[in-house]
Order: sequence, then structure tokens, then C-alpha cells
Amino acid sequence: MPTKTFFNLREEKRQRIEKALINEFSKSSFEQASITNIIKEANIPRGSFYQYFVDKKDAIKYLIEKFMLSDHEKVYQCLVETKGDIFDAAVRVYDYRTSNAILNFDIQLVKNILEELRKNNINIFENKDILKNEKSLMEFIDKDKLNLKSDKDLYYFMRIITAIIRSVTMEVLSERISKEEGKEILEKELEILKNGMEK
Amino acid sequence: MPTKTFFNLREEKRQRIEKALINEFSKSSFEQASITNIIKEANIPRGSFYQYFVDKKDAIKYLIEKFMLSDHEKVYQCLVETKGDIFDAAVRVYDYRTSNAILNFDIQLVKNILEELRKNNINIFENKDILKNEKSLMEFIDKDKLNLKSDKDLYYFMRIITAIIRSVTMEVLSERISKEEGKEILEKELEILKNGMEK
DNA sequence: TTCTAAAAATGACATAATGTCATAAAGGAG
DNA sequence: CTCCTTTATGACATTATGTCATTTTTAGAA
Repeated sequence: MPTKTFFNLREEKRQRIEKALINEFSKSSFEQASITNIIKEANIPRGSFYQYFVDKKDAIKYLIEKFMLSDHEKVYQCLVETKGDIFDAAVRVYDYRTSNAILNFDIQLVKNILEELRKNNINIFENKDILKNEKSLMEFIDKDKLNLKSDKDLYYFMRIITAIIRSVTMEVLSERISKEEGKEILEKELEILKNGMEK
Repeated sequence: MPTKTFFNLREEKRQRIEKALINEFSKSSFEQASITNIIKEANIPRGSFYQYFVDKKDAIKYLIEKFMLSDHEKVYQCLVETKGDIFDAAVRVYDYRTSNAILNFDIQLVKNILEELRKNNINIFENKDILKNEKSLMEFIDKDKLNLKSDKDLYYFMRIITAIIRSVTMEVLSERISKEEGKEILEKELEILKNGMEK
């Protein structure tokens, strides 16, 4: 993560850098993003960048953390709005993640960030590291509607939901399928999850 | 994909290059892998590399295609061995993907390749582009055991299975959980899939 | 206000990697 | 043997990264 120095920066400067990071990581994938571009746009000397971040990875991690915090907040919101109905919430989360304006995040940036998350195998749905202080989302799920045989079943179930939302979201973001197709797929998959597949 | 020139290379030379690719992409992630190392180990001049591959991405794509072919073959084998029982086959696929020797592929290489696959959102379970001539795996699934309401249901179901195998496999390969934990999780998830979650 | 030590800023530079290109060598058809 | 296409080669231009010695700023003690 970024250094103490970075967080001590005065608001204006930190935001300028943040904006440059967002811009560069939106325009280019992680591999192609260039530190030189970032410092040029943020108008800071090269040395400063390395005073704030260990390297490029460290810089994108900062954005990832911000993204995950806002994403988690949004997922929580979806659960509240659906009164804990995990199936309905899943569709809402999908809608939000494939919407054009994910809070302040550009769609391309989100795509690039999600790619990084995947690569590092970070689970957005429940990341203990970053969201230590947040209550687990599971608490907000209406368990009465679910066929839970044991306590851990909810955990496994969440894993499945997470995996299928992620899978279809990425396909939409990489434009292999349309938003509408993705939604249809997700809804059908949720249907299967509701009813089970064993005869 | 690699150039015609590359495939025209005499066996010995192509294998030398292939070996160097495997070695470098095993040792380092895609980003950190260095073309300089590859050509040094393969003992070919710099210009030749660019005669064979467009860039680094093109080179790893070659390995990915090889991997996917052998992976597909293996998945098919799992289905045959389980007489089309998709649930049992899923566990076998998991076992194979988390085993130390995935054919000729080093485990670290597999991990790096899977990361690339994910980034490019390629679905291992059924990739039409590469496996045009292979019959779809779906044909080998015993549909009698499944609660299918429509033809497309099998497709959606396969998607779910694919997503959960992939998710848990990546967690094992990135050493967040052990192989045994992964297997237990997968089996519980499959159980949920069998029975459904709606009360 | 002045002094001082720690923190932050700076940009030139060493290092290293990528991709290009002009030229040389090899291969093969006639 | 000759001509033409394909392949091989490595020097080089370009570009990027990360380091570091030095300067500047800041904050707090005297």
C-alpha cells in the first residue's frame, strides 16, 4: 500500500495524483499503464512517485482498495434494498457492476481493476483484510428463505453466488456478451441454484 | 498466435524455444517474464523472437493453447471415467487441476497461465475458438441424472460448475487454502447445487 | 524568532527492457 | 547456377523503471 507520506499529502495534491492514476489505469491495462504518464499528468517529479508508492502495483492497489470499499458498500445496499433476499440482491449487484457509472469509477477502470483483483484472487464479496471493521454481509441475508442444513452452508452458498456474478460480469465487461444477455444468464443460473439440479 | 515461421521451425529448435518459454513463464508472472531471458535460454537472437511472436503476449498464448488442449482432453477423460456424472467429474477435474503434475506443465506455470486465461476471460470448460473440431463436452454428460427443464439449462448449469471449479482452484493454486480445504469446499458447493437453496 | 532534525521533494542518471530494421544467409524452384 | 522468397541476425533507437545524492520544507524545541 501507499506510504505514510502519500496519505500525509495535502488534499489537493493527493487528489491530483489520484486523478492521474484513475486516468492512466482507465486508459491502459495494468501492464501497459506507464508511470511516466502518471507523473506527467499529476505534475509531480519522478522521485516523488517512488516516495509515495513502491511501484506500479502499489499504485493500483490504492485504487483497488478504494473500489472495494465502495463496492462493498453498494453490495450491502443491495441486500438492504431487497430485504436480505440474496437472489434479488445478486441481480442488483450485477446491474450495478455492469452499469456505466460505478460511483466515481469509469467502467474501463473497473474492468482493469477487476482483472487485477482476479489475478490476485481477491474476493470482492467478502474481503476480510480490507473490511475488517465492516460487519460481514452474511448477517444481512434473510436466512429464512434459504434451505440451510448447517451454518457453513450459507458460506458455501455465498461462494457460489459470488463466483457466478463475477463470471458473468467479466464477460459483459470484456464485451463478449451484452448486458442483457448477461442478465438473462445470471437469472437462469440463479433459478438453477434455487431449485437444484439433481433429479 | 505464433507465426507460420515458428511452426515451420525444425523440431529441435521449436522445442528449445518452447522449453525456454515454459521455464520463463514458470519462474515469473506474465508481467515479470523477460523476453531477454527467453532468447538467452533458447539461444536465439533477439530478432528471431520477433520473427516468431508478435510480442510476449503472443508467446504465452502459444502455451495457453497447448495447455487448453491438454486440459480439455483431461476434462473429457474425467467425464468418460465417471460415465457422464457431472458432479463426480467436477471433483476429478478439480483434483487434476490442483495436482502437482498437470501433464507436462509445471504447477507454477499452470497458475500463471490460468491467471492469463482469467484476465482474458477465456472459459476453459468450453472454448469454441480453439476446440472447433472437438465435440462439445456437454454431449458426454449423462442428462438423465439431471433436472433439466429446457435444453439451455444444461448450458447454464455447466457455467455454474465451471465458475465454482475455477474459483476454488485458483484459491488453491494461490495457496490461500490447501488442496484438502478446496476439495471440501467444492464438494459442499456441489451438494448445494444438487439440492437447490430455495425453501 | 531562530535553530535543528526529521520528513518530503527533486530530477539527473544508471540500468534494463522492448521492438525495429537493414543486411546477411539459407533454401528451393526452374 | 540464378533468382526470388523465406529466415536469421544483432546493433540500435526508444522508452521505461527505479535509485540516490542533494535540496527544500516543515514542525517543534529552545
